[in-house]
Amino acid sequence: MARHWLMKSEPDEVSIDDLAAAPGRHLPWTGVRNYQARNFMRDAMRPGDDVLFYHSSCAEPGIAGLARVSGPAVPDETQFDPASPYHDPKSTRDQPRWLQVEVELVRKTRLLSLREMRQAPELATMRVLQPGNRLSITEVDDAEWAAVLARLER
DNA sequence: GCCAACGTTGGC
DNA sequence: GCCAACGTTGGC
Repeated sequence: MARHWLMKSEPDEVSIDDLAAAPGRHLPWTGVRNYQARNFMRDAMRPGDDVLFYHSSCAEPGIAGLARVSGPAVPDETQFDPASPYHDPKSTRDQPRWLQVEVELVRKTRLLSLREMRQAPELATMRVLQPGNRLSITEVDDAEWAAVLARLER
């Protein structure tokens, strides 16, 4: 039984259209530099899990598409690259600190805006909507997943 | 650009 | 282990 997740991405870096345009419509999910989010990828995420692709830090934040985890957690290559903004000098190949998974597009959806999400009582329990939440990967339970899909049809 | 909330770092 | 200082996130 696949779990469900919400994953934030800044569309200036990787948007739902970037995912759609990628070869094979999949991309490595690099740049996670938060231990809680990393641990989700390492311990709980599995290929086949469902993903809500969320645009953050942009003019219209919200859910922009559906995706799927398509590869296991492996070391994030950007941590070893001194030229990358995600370079981590404290990380070594022997003991990599940061992980990535692969994410593939299922389909682009209409934008379910953060504003609409906040107004939807059936979505009120979503972790991403809790005050002060900044976590870039959050769990979505079965009821929340179904409620998001239903609302996307409106 | 502002700023509240949160996570990380590092001195002690 | 505490906690102040600092850096980051992300909506507005």
